[in-house]
Amino acid sequence: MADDYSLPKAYDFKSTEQRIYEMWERGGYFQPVNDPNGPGFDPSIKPYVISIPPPNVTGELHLGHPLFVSTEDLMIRYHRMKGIPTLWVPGVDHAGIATQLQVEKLLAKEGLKREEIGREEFLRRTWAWKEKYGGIITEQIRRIGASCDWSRERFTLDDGLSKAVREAFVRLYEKGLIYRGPRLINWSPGLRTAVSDLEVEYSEEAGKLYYFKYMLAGSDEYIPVATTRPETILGDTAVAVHPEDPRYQKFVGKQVIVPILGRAIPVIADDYVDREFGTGALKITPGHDPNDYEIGQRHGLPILSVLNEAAQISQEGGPYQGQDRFVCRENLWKDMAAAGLVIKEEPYTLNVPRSQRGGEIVEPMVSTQWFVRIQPLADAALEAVRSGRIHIVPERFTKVYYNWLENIQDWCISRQLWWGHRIPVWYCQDCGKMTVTRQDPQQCAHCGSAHIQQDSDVLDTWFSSGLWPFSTLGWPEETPDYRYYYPTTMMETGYDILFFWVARMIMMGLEFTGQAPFEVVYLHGLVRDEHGRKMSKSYGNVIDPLIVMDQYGTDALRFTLLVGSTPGNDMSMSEKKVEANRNFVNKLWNAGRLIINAIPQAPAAPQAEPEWTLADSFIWARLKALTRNVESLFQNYQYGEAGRQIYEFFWSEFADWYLEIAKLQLAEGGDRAYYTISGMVQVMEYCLRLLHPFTPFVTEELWGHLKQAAQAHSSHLKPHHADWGEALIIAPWPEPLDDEGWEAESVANFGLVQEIVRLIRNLRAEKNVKPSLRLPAILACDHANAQMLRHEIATIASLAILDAGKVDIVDIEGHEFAKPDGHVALVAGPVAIYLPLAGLVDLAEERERLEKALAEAASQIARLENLLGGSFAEKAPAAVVQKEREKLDGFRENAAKLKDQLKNLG
RNA sequence: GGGCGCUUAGCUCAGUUGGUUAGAGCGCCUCUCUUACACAGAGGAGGUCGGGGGUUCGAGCCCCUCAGCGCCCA
Repeated sequence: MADDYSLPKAYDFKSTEQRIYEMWERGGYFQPVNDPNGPGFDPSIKPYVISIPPPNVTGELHLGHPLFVSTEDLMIRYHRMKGIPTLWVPGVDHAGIATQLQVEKLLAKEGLKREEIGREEFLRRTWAWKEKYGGIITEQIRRIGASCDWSRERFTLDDGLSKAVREAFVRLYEKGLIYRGPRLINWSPGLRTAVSDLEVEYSEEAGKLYYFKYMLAGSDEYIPVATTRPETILGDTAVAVHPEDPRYQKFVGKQVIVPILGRAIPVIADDYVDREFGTGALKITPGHDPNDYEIGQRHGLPILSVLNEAAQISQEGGPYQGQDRFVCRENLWKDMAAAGLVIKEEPYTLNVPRSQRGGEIVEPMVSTQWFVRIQPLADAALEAVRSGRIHIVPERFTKVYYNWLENIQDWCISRQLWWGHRIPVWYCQDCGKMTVTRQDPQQCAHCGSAHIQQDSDVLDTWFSSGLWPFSTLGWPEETPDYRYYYPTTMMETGYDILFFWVARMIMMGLEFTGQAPFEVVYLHGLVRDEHGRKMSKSYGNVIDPLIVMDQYGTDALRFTLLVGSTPGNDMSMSEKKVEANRNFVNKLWNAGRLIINAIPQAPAAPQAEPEWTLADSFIWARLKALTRNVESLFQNYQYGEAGRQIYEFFWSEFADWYLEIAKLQLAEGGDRAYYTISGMVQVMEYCLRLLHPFTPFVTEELWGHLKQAAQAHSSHLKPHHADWGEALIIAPWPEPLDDEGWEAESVANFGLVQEIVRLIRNLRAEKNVKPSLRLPAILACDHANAQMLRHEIATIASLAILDAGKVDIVDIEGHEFAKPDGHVALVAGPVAIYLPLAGLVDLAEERERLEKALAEAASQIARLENLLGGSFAEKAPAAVVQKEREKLDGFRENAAKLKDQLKNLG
């Protein structure tokens, strides 16, 4: 006895979440079943695998993290519940530039620069920093409820992953797919490192277009030229004109003189030149502009670097040497004006290349760097998606993916940083040749000299991230994990890193493992503020997920993110939404509380076979439909819609209608009470399972209480077609339940009951009938409905606040029924409802109300008659036509009743 | 310049093979502290689905076009 449950009135997530998470972790549920390293392993079972998009080790939690964590956790929990061996590999990346900047900032506080303490000491400090702060982000990810296998956590600078990076580099080098050489790259003068094309963002900014004269050598004639960057004049090695431009054709092949410096450079013809732009003549600076670089290559022009690593003018700049690029711009222009070479200046909108990190203006510069020859890799990556081996969701991103890979440039992978994977290349001081090896060499592979020195650069962080799906599983070793879990199944991440990361993983996965690293790429959108603006600190519209979780609980945040987003689309986020979902979680809690507290009221076992009520059938029929919808939505990655449907079912059907009726059924006692409790437990338990991937904490907690209360009371109270397992996290996912034929009628009949109740409630509210006043009522209808409704008197009376003892169901099949005196009439389809409220309603009002309802019905009848009289009836599918016919019949019935009532009014 | 997305109730958004009375949350108005929940319950107001044209028996959904906003690539 004594099933004494005193659950708090409101769900207390604070006392729940951590406890539940620890229970899961202690239970080993995050680790996959069928572990290839364990006994009884069956390699024939296909696992479901996700590798986490590794957050930066420096990272602070922002809403992007809970979004991807919730989404992936949902996918993982769903598959785990389906009994599939499920692995989610967590980890973080070393975030080369970001982390190095953090540590440099700390050094700066001590008044130190990294060069002063040396590479070794700097790395020692960076590791120390990582040990201290690197765990914060993973702790935060745990808090979101991530059910990843922490025993397999990885870091891109781990020994194993570093080994993978070495292997990858050496293999590419040996295949001739990595080369070193001087190329025009994007240089970050502040960070003093190369960055890749992807790390540069272009912003439109107000600037000027400067017009000046390129004097012809030994002549007074000149070619007018316009530029946005006068300081690059110092690096010009040609002036280009369009070959068919009549203005300048005569100059082609002649020499012009670089202002101030006096160098003579050729005038060349190239149809790249846009005759409409500026003056139609283009100065060519191959050393500092990507387009000019290509023209320079075509025409064999020399390349001058007029800037040094700090973006100051180099010795090539003559008198301007040492000046900052922008200072030089001013000075040079001033000097040119003095020399009479300036024509004019115009306002002009520039496309300024800025570093993604820090925002400084990036300088295109010629520099010796390491590159990946990307074309062969890109071709394979294109084929993998084209052939359907990799499927991108939503599909429209495949086009974006193709477009990028079809126009891809070689990838600059070297960075002039210290924090990262050092390039495994050693230069011999004696023979000058390179040694590229997996193991650190002691001597030159060519001449055997011991005078070798390792390349001082490190690799782009994305180079190691590109190996993530397989390096985390042990590659290049053929570990049991790698053999079983690779290729992975799902790559879930934001569309903003489709190129940075996803495309590179595909290229590298195909290259090194010969297999596509995953089957599906699911891209989510970005989280924006409640007005769709990007969240930014300077705007002050940032929502801190930690604060949100403190205030509303993790489940509320997760549900908001999951239900508020559709694949590939940005979502807007507000505290109000989280609050609403906190309320939903609380609703769940309280419905659970009702059921748990009701269990002891029912007998522990039934005496006879069940006799299900209309409400029982209704809720079960609706639940079955829900399971089918949710399953098909999950199959199509429509998680948000699935969550919405569960929410709707739970709140609007189960809680608002069924539970209210169940209270009455419980009060009946006996088998009715037993079967009611049994049904309630099953529907509730079903909902908890359906919701578990969305709101894991509250569902697990409630499920535990429900199980305990049920087991304490009766061994008969069990989940549908199953026994209570040890925890919800590993309970079987609800398989979709098929209809058996009886469902449509139950749902329709219950719909009629709902309509009757609503009409009465509506009238009561309209006429301000006291909520406590129980009214008598007469329901008049045909034989079949009368029979059905006789069973529903208690329900209708309770929900519409009628006096159950004074509700008459009158079978008027085949005869007239006159409205009783002093009554008001309502019409619910085939049912006439009479309430003794005539005193509250005058005749005119009553007539108006009925006429309004009749007009509504009449317009529907007209619409449907018109529809069914037209070609719709012939051309539309029979089932659709049938549905409309039934609707028409319904409206006709309704209209007939209404007409009767109007006639009754006299 | 090329590509993609968005435009649905006051606000934020759902609405996936076109099926006919367009949904939710928040906000707003009226009632109710009824023994699961006021983080609640009952009722209500509010939309010619950006404009125009087309296909179709039928269009928020498909096609064309225009406009505004946003993103990506060059």
